[in-house]
Amino acid sequence: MGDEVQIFEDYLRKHSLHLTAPRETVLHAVFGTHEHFTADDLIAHLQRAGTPVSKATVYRTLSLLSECSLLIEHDFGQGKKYYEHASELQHHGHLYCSDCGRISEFYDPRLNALQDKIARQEGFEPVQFAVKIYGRCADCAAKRVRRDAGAIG
Amino acid sequence: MGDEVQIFEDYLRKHSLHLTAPRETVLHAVFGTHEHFTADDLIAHLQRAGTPVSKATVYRTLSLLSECSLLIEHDFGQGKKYYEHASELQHHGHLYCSDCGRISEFYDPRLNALQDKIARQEGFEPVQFAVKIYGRCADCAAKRVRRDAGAIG
DNA sequence: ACTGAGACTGAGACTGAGTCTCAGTCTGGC
DNA sequence: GCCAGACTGAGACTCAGTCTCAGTCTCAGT
Ligand SMILES: [Zn+2]
Ligand SMILES: [Zn+2]
Ligand SMILES: [Zn+2]
Ligand SMILES: [Zn+2]
Repeated sequence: MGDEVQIFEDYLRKHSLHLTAPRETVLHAVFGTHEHFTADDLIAHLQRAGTPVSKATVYRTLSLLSECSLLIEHDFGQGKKYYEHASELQHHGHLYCSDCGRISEFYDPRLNALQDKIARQEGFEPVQFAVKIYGRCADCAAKRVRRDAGAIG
Repeated sequence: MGDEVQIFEDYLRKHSLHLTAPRETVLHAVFGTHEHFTADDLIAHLQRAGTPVSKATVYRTLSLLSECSLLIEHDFGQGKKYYEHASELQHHGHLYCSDCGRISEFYDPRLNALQDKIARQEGFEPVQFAVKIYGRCADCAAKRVRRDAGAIG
């Protein structure tokens, strides 16, 4: 967590920006979790924690953190962005459960190697890979089996 | 194209719905292209073609077409959905150029096999794979090289 | 043909994520 | 202290997408 503060401060300084109190509040909240979260989650969390920061400032700070590569944005087709620490295992893939919305992760270096190779074959210069597998998590799959069995029996 | 009409009609009949004129207009426009398009693209296209269909009906019809698996939705983090024919090569991946927004495709069966294996290892029941590679297309990469060279020279 | 249930439509109100504006405040260098 | 310019929160705004509703159409049953 010290690292992130350092990197953020450096980035701000380089752009003649300041590490103000609201930005620090957001920074701590962001790096105090290891989940995938949305801007709204964060705003609500700060509200509950008694350290509210305005929507505009939260969005502005999230943008700054993405710009300096401390955060990565993800989109699961819900019309809102999810954020996660860029320092977590790089270029991992996501399993998104369409039934309950749970997000889990996996990492397989072969997948990344393959993507890199494919992109370059097409003359494409890859910056970020995003592998998302939509379907049903183990729990929800089990629930379905039970429900379907009940419907038949 | 006849196939799609047939499938759609079957789906509608099964749900006591009708293939009305507006739905047919949308159907023809959708299967008259092979691009990735947004709802707004489609609405504008129908407008220009002199066969306008209301926003609500376009969205409703796109939902129906997705439900009966004639269309697939994609999200590239632009806050809007892109659609494409499900009949195009299944489970292909996308290369999205962050500079110009161009979308191109690739297909590699190894990628799909790997994803399926990974998902099942996690007890996850995959329904759809979505591999997106963000970066710069060949043209934009070349443009950058030229521009950067100019800046230095 | 007539009728009623219920499907269909377009206009436009609404929602919700995210952006922008602006007036007032804070910061840091002089 | 003074000033340029960065920062903030409130709330207006945008834009994709959804919902509502009153009026229309369809079709099976008569
Ligand atoms: Zn689940
Ligand atoms: Zn993740
Ligand atoms: Zn490009
Ligand atoms: Zn495609």
